Amino acid sequence: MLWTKTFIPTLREDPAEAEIASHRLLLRAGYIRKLTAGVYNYLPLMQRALHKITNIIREEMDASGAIEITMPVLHPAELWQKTGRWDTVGKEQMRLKDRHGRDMVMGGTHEEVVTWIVRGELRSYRQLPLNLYQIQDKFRDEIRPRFGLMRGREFIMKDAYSFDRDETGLRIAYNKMVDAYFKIFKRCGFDVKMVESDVGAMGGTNAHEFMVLVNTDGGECTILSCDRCDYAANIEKAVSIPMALPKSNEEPKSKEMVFTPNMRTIEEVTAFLKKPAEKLVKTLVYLADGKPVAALIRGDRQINEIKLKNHLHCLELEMADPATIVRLTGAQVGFTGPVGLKGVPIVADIEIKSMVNFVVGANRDDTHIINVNLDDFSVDEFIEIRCAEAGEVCPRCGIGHLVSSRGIEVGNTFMLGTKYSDPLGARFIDENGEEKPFIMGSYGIGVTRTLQAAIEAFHDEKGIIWPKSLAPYDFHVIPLFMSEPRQKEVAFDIMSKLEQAGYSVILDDRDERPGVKFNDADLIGMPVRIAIGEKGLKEGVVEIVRRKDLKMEKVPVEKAAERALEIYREL
RNA sequence: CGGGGCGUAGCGCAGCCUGGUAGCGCACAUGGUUCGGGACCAUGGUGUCGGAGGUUCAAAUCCUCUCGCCCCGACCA
Repeated sequence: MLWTKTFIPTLREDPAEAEIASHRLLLRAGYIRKLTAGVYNYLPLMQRALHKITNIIREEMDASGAIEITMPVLHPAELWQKTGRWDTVGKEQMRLKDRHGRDMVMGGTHEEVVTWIVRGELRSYRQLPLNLYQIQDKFRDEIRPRFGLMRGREFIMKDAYSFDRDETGLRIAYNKMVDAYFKIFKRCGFDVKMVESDVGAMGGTNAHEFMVLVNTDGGECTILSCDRCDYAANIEKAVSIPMALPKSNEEPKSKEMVFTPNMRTIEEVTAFLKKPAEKLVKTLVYLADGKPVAALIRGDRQINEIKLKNHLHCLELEMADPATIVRLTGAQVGFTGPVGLKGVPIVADIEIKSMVNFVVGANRDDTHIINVNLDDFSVDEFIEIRCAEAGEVCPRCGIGHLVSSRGIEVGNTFMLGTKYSDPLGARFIDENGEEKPFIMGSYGIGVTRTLQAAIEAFHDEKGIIWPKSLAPYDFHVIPLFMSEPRQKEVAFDIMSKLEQAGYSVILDDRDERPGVKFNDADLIGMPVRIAIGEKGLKEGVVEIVRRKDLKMEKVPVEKAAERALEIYREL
């Protein structure tokens, strides 16, 4: 392909809208352009990279036995109402009405639709297992779209749905998908980490995320993994065995009110009372679907709202507003405590059980209570609601310690069970003539986000460094001066040899200065570049450079294509 | 949804405070000189100053409303 015959609008300056490297590079290198918040045009280079990755995905999905279909983007509301997700997925769902006033949704995922298909067509266990997948546009009205393709409102996703007769079948299907995912991401050039995750609004019993580890600002999630065994989980899901505090042999004392003028935060109170944060108990008041609940957690810990939410079985969990806190506790925010707190259920983190003589708010302005013990108030339930932290002991092997890293989620897998087949009445007849709901799984890969993750993982200050498998073109040929017939001739000759060998080539035939061409080549990131210039031709050589490390090699003109192929294959 | 910021030429920005004929760089067009890591000279074209309303002799500039976009937060007790 000739540069002047395609469309690669590179930018000389950094676009103002981009924050992280991969987003900036996608814009600068002419891969994408934003249409509106969270919605992007994919330009020719992007389109080619998309073909690369979707081919990989198709090959591996097909090899795993999954079957490709395409489902509609537009769904009738009734389907979503039947599974209850019309309400639970709520704000994220793009909704609209048709001309008859019927409610429709733009699909952000397709469990309902695929279940509807199977419900109508499959009747017997003999037809199982089945795994249907598609690669298609998805719509999600994200709270805040950001980082380009990372969190968009329209994006491309591969989604697969497995149907089995029982849990055993589901496990087999699930493991097949996990295997396929490792193969897919390996072919994309990165090692992914499979981590346990919360099932969230998807429902079901068991879920994992596939994370590309990056140590840049682009890392959107924190994951904790064991330095000894294979335990890994995202921060929402991670559990740990807390580090044993020095066993307290303190005798419980009697509680005592203390004056703490304007001391509201843990920092302020610890400084004022000269007590460490682990001797404090925070009391956080939440509204769970509008109903107040108080959560107690040690002063130096972070609460894990996902764990709390799951425990409370509520749809919406939010911190109570100051007015509500005043109404419930009789004191300003910052002085809430469990002692004497009435009319609000209290849940406490299990760590609190082993605390002695701690500090809590007094439910009276400017007052805390010290030397509080468990008998001084009643807890409705002890549960684990704190965030696990790096350094703590692994819950699986009990020996290793958790280390924290950042990653980008590129895939996820869910064991759904009958969450969708039940309400939609998708059932089959088993070998005993009994009617049973399908046992389902669902499996996603964020296609566009995976490409951006690749850029986030593979770039330098000059531009993108594509892994071979995703690069829009395999080779980038640069005749420095198109006005020089000899350079042009050599360049075109090399291109046609490479193409005949079955590889794709972009040839920069622009009438630009060499500097511009080199910089653009570094920017758009093809794996191997061949530069043909006057200096080299005088010695009868061209220059072959690998993008990865910009290592250059001078090669005789007549060996150029052959050697370029070797260099490419060694990558 | 809360807080902050920004909308001026295709892109990046200045001008706004203190109202008075809309500017700079890049890009683009033409000509010339250049030519191995983002050239130079000359000439030229380019604007609903996001939109609506208001104040004023006069509004990019001041006021009100509105739309769009970006960032932070929504794990603080």
